[in-house]
Amino acid sequence: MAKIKAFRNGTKKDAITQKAAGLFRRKGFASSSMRELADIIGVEASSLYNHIGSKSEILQTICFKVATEFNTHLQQVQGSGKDTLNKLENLIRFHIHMMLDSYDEVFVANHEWKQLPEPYLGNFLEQRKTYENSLIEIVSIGVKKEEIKNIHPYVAVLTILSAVRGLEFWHRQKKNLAVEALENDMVNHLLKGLTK
Amino acid sequence: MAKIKAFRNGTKKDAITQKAAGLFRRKGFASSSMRELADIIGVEASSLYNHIGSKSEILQTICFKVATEFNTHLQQVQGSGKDTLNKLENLIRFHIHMMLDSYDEVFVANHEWKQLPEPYLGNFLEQRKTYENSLIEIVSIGVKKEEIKNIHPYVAVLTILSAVRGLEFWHRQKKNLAVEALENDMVNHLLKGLTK
DNA sequence: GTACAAAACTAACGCTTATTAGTTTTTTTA
DNA sequence: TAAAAAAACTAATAAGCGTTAGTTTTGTAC
Repeated sequence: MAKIKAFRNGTKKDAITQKAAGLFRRKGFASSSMRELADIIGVEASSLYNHIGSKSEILQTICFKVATEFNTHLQQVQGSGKDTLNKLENLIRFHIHMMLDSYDEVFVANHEWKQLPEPYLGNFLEQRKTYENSLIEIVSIGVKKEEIKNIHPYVAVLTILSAVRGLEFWHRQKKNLAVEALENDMVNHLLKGLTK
Repeated sequence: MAKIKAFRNGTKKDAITQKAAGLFRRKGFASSSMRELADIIGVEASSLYNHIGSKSEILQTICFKVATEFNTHLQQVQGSGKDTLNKLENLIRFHIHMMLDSYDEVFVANHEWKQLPEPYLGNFLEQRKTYENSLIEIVSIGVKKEEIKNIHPYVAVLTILSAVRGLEFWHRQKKNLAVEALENDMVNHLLKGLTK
């Protein structure tokens, strides 16, 4: 009779969620079974239900935890009073760090949100839209204040978000490139494309 | 008793595959059932098996059709004798056109290749790797010939591929931006980042 | 040690899945 | 028009799914 090991400062539900994030990333949410997850943890599938409500609830937990982290950081940036380029650099670096530090969770939130049931799906998409619009607004203000060059804000935001998301393909590359070097290269490249 | 409608110059298998690509894009491969696909086509699920071998075979057809199109175009570019920037522009434009013209298929190949069974999975990944390495080689030669600035070829290729892939989020946007304008903006932006 | 709660277990449920077998209908060929 | 081939149908199969019920074991507190 194996036991679920909780982490330092974490509940057993947290441990299950973390293992699930890894499994969902590797195989996809719909192709991952509760029995498979239980195997990884070293327990029977039914035992998981002492700690979680449902398979879907695990996905919800992952997706909204990631969304909340991004939104919290965004609000912090919005209230910082820094100039546009500083705000964007802060946001880009946060995206990169999230991708590197919480790879599984960010990957799952990016790829598996479609599997959320309503009303969670609508809620999640609304948060994404709001986040995207906030970034567009930041770029727009920068253009108006002439802090950055006159580009279409939507294209700029699309480019930035696509670029940082591309890091998921880089991940696991041995060490041709140091993390800090890649981070600085990407920040410089993305910001340089915005300066006048 | 409904019938499967084949297209101009297409077999019924092609019609099934095309409808499947749309379904798989919207719901994901694992979450799409053969009954659902049959419903969309207007036929019983078992009738599909007169034309296809299995659900997995449909995914294989989609993924390798896309891979072959990209590889064929790449070989054409490699043998063109043009300079580095011309080659890269050609490749970037092809990626954009593929994303716009064969949205469902490209999306499915990008998102659902993990669900391929061996040996198809290994084959697919090998083709992707080879494709990526060929792009890196093109950039490397450009750097060596001093046709483009001295950047890390891997980072350049990662940036280009991430950017064009980001177009899948843009798709379905009403018409804030004309297709040609977006295409030219993206090409210019990506190539400008490479010039000395 | 005894009582209580937490968390594991076994066993099963009802449902959905991809797929097959066998049959009937439709279309093509001669 | 009759025979042959293509493609639809109905019905069923075995396997896997998430989840629940009921029971037993484990850990905690007096």
